[in-house]
Amino acid sequence: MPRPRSLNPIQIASAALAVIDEGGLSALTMRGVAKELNATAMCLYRYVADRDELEALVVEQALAGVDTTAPVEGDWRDRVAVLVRRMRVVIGCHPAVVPLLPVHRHRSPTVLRWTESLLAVLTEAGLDGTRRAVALRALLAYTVGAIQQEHLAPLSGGGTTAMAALSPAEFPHLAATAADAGRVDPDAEFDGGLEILLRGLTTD
Amino acid sequence: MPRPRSLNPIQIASAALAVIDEGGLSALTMRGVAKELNATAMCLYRYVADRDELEALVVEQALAGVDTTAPVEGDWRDRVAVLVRRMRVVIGCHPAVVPLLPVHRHRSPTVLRWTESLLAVLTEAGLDGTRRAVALRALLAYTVGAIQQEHLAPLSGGGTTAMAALSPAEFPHLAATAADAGRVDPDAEFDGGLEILLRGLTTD
DNA sequence: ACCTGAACACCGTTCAAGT
DNA sequence: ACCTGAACACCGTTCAAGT
Repeated sequence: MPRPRSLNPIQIASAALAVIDEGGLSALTMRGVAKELNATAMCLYRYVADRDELEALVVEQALAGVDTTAPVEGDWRDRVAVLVRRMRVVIGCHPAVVPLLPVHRHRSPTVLRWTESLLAVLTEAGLDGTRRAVALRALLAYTVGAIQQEHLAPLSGGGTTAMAALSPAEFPHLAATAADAGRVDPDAEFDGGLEILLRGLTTD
Repeated sequence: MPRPRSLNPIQIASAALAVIDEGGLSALTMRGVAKELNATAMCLYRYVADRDELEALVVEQALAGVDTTAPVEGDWRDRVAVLVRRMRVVIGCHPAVVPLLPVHRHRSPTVLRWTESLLAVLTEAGLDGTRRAVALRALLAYTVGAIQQEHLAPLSGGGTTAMAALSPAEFPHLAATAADAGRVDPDAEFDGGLEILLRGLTTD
């Protein structure tokens, strides 16, 4: 007689996200997630093949709230910016997931839908073929790189302070820039870089 | 009577880089590096505080070969591109180090010197203050993001092939772009994105 | 059919003991 | 002063045993 399953993938994904949000990436272990579910570690293997699949589940769960529909108002640059900012805001709610992003984003349905919308806007803007592919990859590289940088090396964090303390004799520009950087807030930094990229993305 | 040390930090960094180059990131363990040196794991703690410091050592060792002097020929955009490409080429020789890069780059003397040169070029180009800081951060975000993307999700790798196999009904642009992307080589992709960014980086 | 407990082969790290 | 072996508290994962 088939015994009913006591869990489902959504419960596991939610529990895993709760664990990583609460205790950071190092808290994300099979045993830790199982405990959150009042189950044993081995029981999880009925639902995921291995730790890798658990991580992919967490990434998708963290990103699930992103509105992936293409904006219709504004010029194409604004519409790209809106999509990119939506992704950044949601990831900002789950900073511990950031290191998992580059590794697992390709398997996330949310990322796929979001990318499809991004490409729709780029296509309407007049891009196609190789140029559209390169533009997409540049936008992805900047988005993931900037989000990562923001959480692993924030402008206003210890890294920049350490930089500002560098010998001004050996690193004059670095010392000066660290001081300037301390006055830029994360939103302005992200949007500023995105603006540079979009300005360079010509369609003629 | 002081017993002479049997190792030094450079030997440890070299051994650790050899281990990671050979066996990938998962092979980088205290025991694994010790074995490469014919020593015990605990002995390493005489030279590094913990695993984190060992990782920082590996990153610096991998990057040590980067020529960090600012180029003098060409316009400022070309000079920035030369610096960025130098970093990418050296990292390309140690792909397993890529995941460690975002976490440890701030502690690398090579990265600091390289950044100082990058800032020197941006300053000569007429950038300063907040705009220079934002430009630097955008270049860093793109560089690290694109290198990471290249090694974790190469255009010509499995990810793109999987994307190309997506339902063309649900993901029409994604399917088309995946096909286009397969025809772009990694150098052209990286340089193409960098070119977009530099074009948008105006100095007026 | 699903869940469990014990076990295996690893980790990083501590600490008392050797030379 | 430096290195070592044993030990501790973890990992992910396998597998036979329970219900």
